[in-house]
Amino acid sequence: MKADETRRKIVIAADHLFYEQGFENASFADIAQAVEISRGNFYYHFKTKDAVLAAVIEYRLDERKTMLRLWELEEDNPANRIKNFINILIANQTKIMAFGCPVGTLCSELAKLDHALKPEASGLFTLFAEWLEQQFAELGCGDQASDLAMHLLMRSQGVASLANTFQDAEFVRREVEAMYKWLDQQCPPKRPM
Amino acid sequence: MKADETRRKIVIAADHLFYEQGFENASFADIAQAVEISRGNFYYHFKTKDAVLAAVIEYRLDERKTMLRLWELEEDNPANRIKNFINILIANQTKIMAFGCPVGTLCSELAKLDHALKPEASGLFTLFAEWLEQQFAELGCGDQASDLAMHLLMRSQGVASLANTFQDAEFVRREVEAMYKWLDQQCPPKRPM
DNA sequence: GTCTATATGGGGATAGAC
DNA sequence: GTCTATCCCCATATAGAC
Repeated sequence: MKADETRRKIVIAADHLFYEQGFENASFADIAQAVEISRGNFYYHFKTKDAVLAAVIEYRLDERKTMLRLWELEEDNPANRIKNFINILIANQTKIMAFGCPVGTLCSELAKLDHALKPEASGLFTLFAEWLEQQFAELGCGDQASDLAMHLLMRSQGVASLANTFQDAEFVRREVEAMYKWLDQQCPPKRPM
Repeated sequence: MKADETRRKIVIAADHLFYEQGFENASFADIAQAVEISRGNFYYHFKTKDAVLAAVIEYRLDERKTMLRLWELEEDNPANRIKNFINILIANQTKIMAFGCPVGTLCSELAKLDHALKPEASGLFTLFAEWLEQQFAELGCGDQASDLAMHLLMRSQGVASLANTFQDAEFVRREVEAMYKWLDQQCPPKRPM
């Protein structure tokens, strides 16, 4: 069906525009232009802007879930899986320096708008928090797994925020290095082999 | 002069509204209503919205500078001065959980708007970074002072971001505690007295 | 310095032809 | 399913009376 394809194109374009320009600032006209359809046609696929936002959040959730599954398949050492997470800051450095963290900046914007979909956006953070907690648990961190997960998520957010402000690649590199080091110090393996 | 007073009221109202609703989302009508003047009168004091933003940034800079000076006057131990900084997360906890960090969220929004005043807003971060660097230098951290300042600023941002998302006071308390502990481990005093 | 009235533009959203 | 045309609201901004 053609409608599904157009709808998907809209979601992907909106995903980019909401990230790079912010939800409020990105207009229907911008999205329609990016997808090369008319504004009128737009409303056949989405009745309201909030409906687009809901679809974008769902899309982002799916994408992140797929990524995390992939990491689990490719790497059975939980410490290395966590390193994959930390490494997002390097892999996406250019975009992060330009636009910040896609999850953090969306949550922040929706909080100020007092938007009904804020909890849905927060779900993106919860996804990472729970996944990290699982990895720390597998590392044998027991009770601390949840706190460690939140701590790492916090550092990732802080680095993204200052990377965006100061555009300092060396700072990012240094902090990623520090996170690796911190990770090595958590829950050292009981029986080294 | 009456004009100065009205202007000041406008800046203070805009400061609050830009923080709580975001720069774009807060309208002239909102500010005018808060100050109890007409929208028309507004333009006697500020020609454009960007002019209001510039005034708000300057006002915030002045406020922060005054606060930092006060901390220097009240406390001559640099470690305790740094603790004052960390403690902002507790002192302003309610507002931070509701609206995030006023500096970080403004910088983030202006980055997405590709706004001409983004560098001015970043100056708020620079103020804190340089002040913290000075404190770490006085602590005797030498070469590391700058990196330690950025690291602490990063953690403060990360905590504010997740506090806003998850509204978890216990998380904030835990992370503040961790920052205190981290601080104690940096540049231990050479001659304990 | 403050007001009311108004211009202007953009954004979300709808109606109806094709 | 896609289009053009249009409506309506709200925001920035201006003009001019008081």
